[in-house]
Amino acid sequence: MQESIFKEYLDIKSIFKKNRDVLRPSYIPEKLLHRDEHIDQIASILASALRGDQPSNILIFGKTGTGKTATVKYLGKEIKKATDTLPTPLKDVRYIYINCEIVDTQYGVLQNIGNRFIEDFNERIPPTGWSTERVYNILWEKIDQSPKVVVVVLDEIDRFVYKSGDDTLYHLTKINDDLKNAKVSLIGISNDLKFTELLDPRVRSRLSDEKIVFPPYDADQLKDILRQRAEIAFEDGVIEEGVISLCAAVEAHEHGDARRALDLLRVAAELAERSKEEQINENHVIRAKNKIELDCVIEAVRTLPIQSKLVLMSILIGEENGNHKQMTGDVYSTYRTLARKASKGILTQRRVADLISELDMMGLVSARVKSFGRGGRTKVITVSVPLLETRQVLEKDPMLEPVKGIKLKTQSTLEL
DNA sequence: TGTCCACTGGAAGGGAGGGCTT
DNA sequence: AAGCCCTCCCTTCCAGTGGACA
Repeated sequence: MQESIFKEYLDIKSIFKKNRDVLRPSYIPEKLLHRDEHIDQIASILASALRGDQPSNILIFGKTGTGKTATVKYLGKEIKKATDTLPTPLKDVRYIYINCEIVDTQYGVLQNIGNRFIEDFNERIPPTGWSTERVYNILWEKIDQSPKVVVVVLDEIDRFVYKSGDDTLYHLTKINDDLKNAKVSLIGISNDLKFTELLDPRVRSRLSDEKIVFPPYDADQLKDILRQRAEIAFEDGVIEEGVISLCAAVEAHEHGDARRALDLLRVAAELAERSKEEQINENHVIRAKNKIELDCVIEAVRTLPIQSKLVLMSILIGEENGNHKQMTGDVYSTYRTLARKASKGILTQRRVADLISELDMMGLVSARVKSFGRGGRTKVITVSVPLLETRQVLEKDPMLEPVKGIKLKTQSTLEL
């Protein structure tokens, strides 16, 4: 019998002990390091839920990878533990976690909360079709059927408000006025300290009864976290001296982001494993850092909608032609040529300006508004990603086949 | 000091698409 | 099938603007 082509890989002794998920951000460890203070603080607020009272609403701020989500999920587990062991008459506490990056519409959020209660009755709210008011009414009715405390966690709440406004938050913060039996409290998690400025003042004051800020981790704290996970993830002696310090130092220097530090360690380990080495060394970490950066860009570019790809392609072409300070108008005229060649509808300049802003927010390009006096006021756009690789990714899209390898030199060739 | 450029960015609204109710 | 509802993507319209220049 022929040997499996995978045999060679299966024979390698894995440097991971069992599951590498320990190094993924979704993993919640038994003990969260360096967040005791924050956990206590939130726990003291949520404790009233276990007594059947409504806890204050909480707003949690902090950059990505500062342990906000982990802390809140951890507390969710603890609350469940506490309610399971509480003697009767125990209070019914529901802890609902919603990631607003995934569920980012008003309807979606209400539907998500509503379905948790309606499941009890073997019904469900459809993903679309009902009026928002109807969803709210049924949600309210079902929640209030028995005494309970409902804690709703809205992760990435800033995205939600930015995109869909604060109507839903207004209703949710006001819902307690209408409820007779149940009580609802909200925990909002945000990266952005300023998003509350977008809120209606009434919502703002109700939502932020308590504010908690998560600072970034410093290098020593990151080291502790990495060590904690590494002990679970790897066999003894797999990690060379200095690897953990390097991972911690790299991320502490940039953002203090534990998520990224863990990613770095995991990818370094995978690189070591793939090159059939038995130890992870500093060189793997450096390669991992480059790989992660490039992978992020490639993934972001690959999943762009077609019109955004055309806009990005236009910016790349401008840059390739030596125009390092492109303006919205330049990009737009190149874009029109490309869109025409690719037989796509041609968007208005207004829309393209928005797409450029989106690319800027994603970090693929940099677009700063600058005034040139009589020369007008416009965005100055430069590319922030590697030209060659990005272009290769774009050209893999079959829809962009007609503009593959295109080079536009002068204005005269632009207006065919 | 006022003008004027080349947009920016907010607002309103249309219409397609998906899905529900009656 | 007709009539709703919500969301997404987009257009149209337009007041506003930073700063070089006359």
